[in-house]
Amino acid sequence: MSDTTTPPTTSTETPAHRYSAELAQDLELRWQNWWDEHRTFETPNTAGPLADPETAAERGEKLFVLDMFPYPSGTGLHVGHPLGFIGTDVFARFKRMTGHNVLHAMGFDAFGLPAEQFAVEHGQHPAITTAENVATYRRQLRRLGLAHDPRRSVSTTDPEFYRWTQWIFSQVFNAWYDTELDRARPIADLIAEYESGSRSTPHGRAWADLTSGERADIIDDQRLAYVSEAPVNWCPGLGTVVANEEVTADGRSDRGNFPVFKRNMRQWMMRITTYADRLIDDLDLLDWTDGIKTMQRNWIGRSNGAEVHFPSPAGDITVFTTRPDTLFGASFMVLSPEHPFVDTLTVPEQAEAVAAYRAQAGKKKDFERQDETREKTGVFTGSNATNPVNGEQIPVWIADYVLMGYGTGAIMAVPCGDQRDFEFARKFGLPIVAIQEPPASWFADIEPTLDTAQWSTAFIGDAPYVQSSNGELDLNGVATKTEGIERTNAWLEAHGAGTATINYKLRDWLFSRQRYWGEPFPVVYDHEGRPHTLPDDMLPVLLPETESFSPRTFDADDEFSNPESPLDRLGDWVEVELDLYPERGDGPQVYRRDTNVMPQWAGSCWYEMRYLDPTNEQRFVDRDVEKYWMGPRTDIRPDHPGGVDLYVGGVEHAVLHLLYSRFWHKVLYDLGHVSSKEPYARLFNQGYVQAAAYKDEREIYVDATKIEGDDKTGFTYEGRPVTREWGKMGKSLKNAVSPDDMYEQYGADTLRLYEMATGPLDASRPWETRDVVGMYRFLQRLWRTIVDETTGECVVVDTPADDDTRKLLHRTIDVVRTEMDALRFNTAIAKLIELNNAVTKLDATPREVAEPMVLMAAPLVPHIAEELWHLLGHAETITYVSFPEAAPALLVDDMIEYPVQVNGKVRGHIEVATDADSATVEATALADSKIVAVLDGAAPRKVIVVPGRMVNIVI
RNA sequence: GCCCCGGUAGCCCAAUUGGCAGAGGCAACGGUCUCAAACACCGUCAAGUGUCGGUUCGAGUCCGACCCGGGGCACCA
Repeated sequence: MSDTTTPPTTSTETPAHRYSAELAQDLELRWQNWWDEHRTFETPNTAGPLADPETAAERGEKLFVLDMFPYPSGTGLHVGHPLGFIGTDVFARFKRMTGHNVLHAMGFDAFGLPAEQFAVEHGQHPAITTAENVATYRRQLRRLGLAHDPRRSVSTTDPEFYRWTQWIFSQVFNAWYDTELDRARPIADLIAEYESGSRSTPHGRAWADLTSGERADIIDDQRLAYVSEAPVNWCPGLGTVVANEEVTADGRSDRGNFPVFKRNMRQWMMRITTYADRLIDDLDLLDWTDGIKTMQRNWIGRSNGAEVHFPSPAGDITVFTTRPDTLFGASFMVLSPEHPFVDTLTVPEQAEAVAAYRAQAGKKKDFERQDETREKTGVFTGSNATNPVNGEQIPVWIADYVLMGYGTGAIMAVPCGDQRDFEFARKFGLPIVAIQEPPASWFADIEPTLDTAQWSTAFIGDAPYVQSSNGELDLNGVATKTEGIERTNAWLEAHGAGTATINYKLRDWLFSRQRYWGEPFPVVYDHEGRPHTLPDDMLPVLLPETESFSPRTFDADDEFSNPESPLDRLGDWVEVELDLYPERGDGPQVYRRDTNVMPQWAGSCWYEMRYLDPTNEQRFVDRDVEKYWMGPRTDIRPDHPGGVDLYVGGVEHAVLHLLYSRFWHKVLYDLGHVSSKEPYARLFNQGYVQAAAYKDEREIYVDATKIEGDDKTGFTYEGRPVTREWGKMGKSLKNAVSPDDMYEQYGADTLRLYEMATGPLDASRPWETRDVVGMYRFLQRLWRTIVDETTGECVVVDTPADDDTRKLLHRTIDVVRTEMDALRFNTAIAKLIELNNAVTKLDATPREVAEPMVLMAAPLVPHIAEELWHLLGHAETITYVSFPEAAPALLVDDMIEYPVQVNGKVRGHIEVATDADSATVEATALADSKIVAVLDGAAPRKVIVVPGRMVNIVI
């Protein structure tokens, strides 16, 4: 980059006080120190350790602005990272100037796989590399002039922070879901109910008759965090298990792109599925984009339907279907090859074929089996089951398009109404019974018929039912699916053949990782292997020091390897003697610590609340403080859920972080620890900064900063031709631009302004270093309107502005206020440039324009604004000065110009008084000489006058 | 295949939500400054809005079909 740096000018040629990169650097560093020394950005709380209720009240209405906090990578920031951070900073600064007590802070999401991998690569302990990386981030972010409250900057790796992550885990562990009240409750309530007998045990035996082990099993089975032996995603290449959300559609880890295998393992799970309905339903309360809401709904995957039981030689085969109304068309069944009934149902003659098919299916991964373009395969078991609505015997097949992991692992096949079943039936010659009469229009080339042999596809849609009656249940003639489903469900329930039910795609959250760099579980196991959480006063459970922090990883394809937690190796740490239940009087016992660590997502599930009260040692956040910053804003909307007022971050966290975080928040809400139902009331997704990347003839990316040539001449790298493409800025495409280079070449204010000016905050935009100069020139002009470049003196005059300039100023104020409030900083900047361009044409800058102009620029370019504000004679920071307000009288002109159209084409212009009525406007338009000429005597058929806009004459 | 978001000047973006296509920046071109250049400054140029059709006095904006780019989901019963 440095070879394109603006060449330094000699002092004899450039005015000493021109706004140059050097000058910008100088004043920026000076103001950053000033802000720190004067604690300018410290935000008062209303209660708790950071309380200052008087200042809080003075500042005004509360506003909590939040960025998705970064993982501090080893390569430092590039200019793409801070796009959102700058946006929230501008917004937060603007809101401070319009009477708000704004909380804006920045922490670090520093636990997790990438931090650990970085440490392993550098042969350094992750605690050291993480601290270094955080320091680099803090330096780079501070240099941007972000107005964060430095007291509130936390890292998830601080023991004082993860103490509370562990505490929340304990809360989840010691909670159960009361389906009656539809909320989580403390586990103590459940025990009390069993003890009092108001709740009966699952197997009906009296609580008092159970052994302590039996009681523990009953309780442990209902905890919201539980240990389970279940199929999990084992990733040998990472040496750990990962959550469903961390597995890509093609069955690989989203981190590192290693193969992932389904294996039964004993792991921690979180019962997020109990919250599935609320996680979907409460989306309606959130001010989020439809796109993100849809992604969450899809992930949770709620579908309404019924479970139906089909009697078979192996017992009732239960299927889940969303279309119970099509039961009369169920002409065969298909089980997943892994279904437990397959062995019993397989007749001897089919045993060989079934075994061969199962072996072959077992080798395929789920994602391969889900490729819908594959031709259907399957094998008959030889047995039949009974269709409960009509008593028909229907064959039971197995096929790998039915997955054990969804629904019940078995389906009823309705080939006339389901394309997959239709294809399967055609291929294996199974019967296809029409149960709906498709409309004539559906039959493309043939006469309408119920003879499905002539159909080319299944019919999906609403149409009257036919051949759908068993005497009691008669759907024939019913025209809508809704009614068909309702009637069938009622019949099924009345006859014990099935129940209406809801199915979800969402699975419980796999919560343990076999890594080192994460929060240890606050859990020990007794001699029977039962988990116990440690009492709160024993938190945090510190991550033990060790030099052997590398996880054991395996050959990425070694499916049958087994995870080994680094913490397992620390025998002295693992074994611990504790008196967990002094009230029982059984003395200290030997326990084994849990050697898993929590996933990276744990800290980000609640970090925003620690910003609120970072030094509180009694609670994770003071109740009143949480209520003040995040409580429901029922004054805005009766059903406001509470939460952060504005949350800005990338769309890539649509499912993972945002789903987990909402889940934890709801548990905390249920247990009465927070007043908000949701963590993030408003979510805004910022775009990405993209940059040109270049590949040489070997298809390898080359350093984008060393490219020569352009569009027309072609691009070269070290003299060899390369091809250009666009991609998200980053290390892998070798197209990262460091903010440090921009600070040096232009200063932080120019960088901030450039990033905000290139487009609306939610749009991705290409980075063009050569374009940055435009914003630099604007700041130079702004500087020059107020400062004499040779003397450094303020040149602002106290004479009033002329009318035109004053009007332009107030129109600018009006627009800038609106645009900044709506996060449209690009248009606000355009208006400021326009105003400034007008002011530069004046002989001298009137103070009545200069001051509002500097105030309006302050949120965007705080350093130069502070300097100019100071030069204008103010001693205090500009941060809390009121934002200018437009005088309504100055927003309207006396006279207004109307375009006059004839048949929609502009043919002339007229000028009339702003308050002229339509008749006057019309008369003026018809009298205009140009219009008279165009009309050429023709009589207008109609004249349309849009007040304040235009006139259209129709002839 | 389905669901979002987007397509306006050479490039990045505006357009009061149906009312004169242009606010701003880059580039280009001409000029001022300079011995010359760079910086800076002044000025100029530029598209009829992805395509086709419709509604309307009037469409970038609304409706329908399609094309292109980005993202998400996908044998989910």
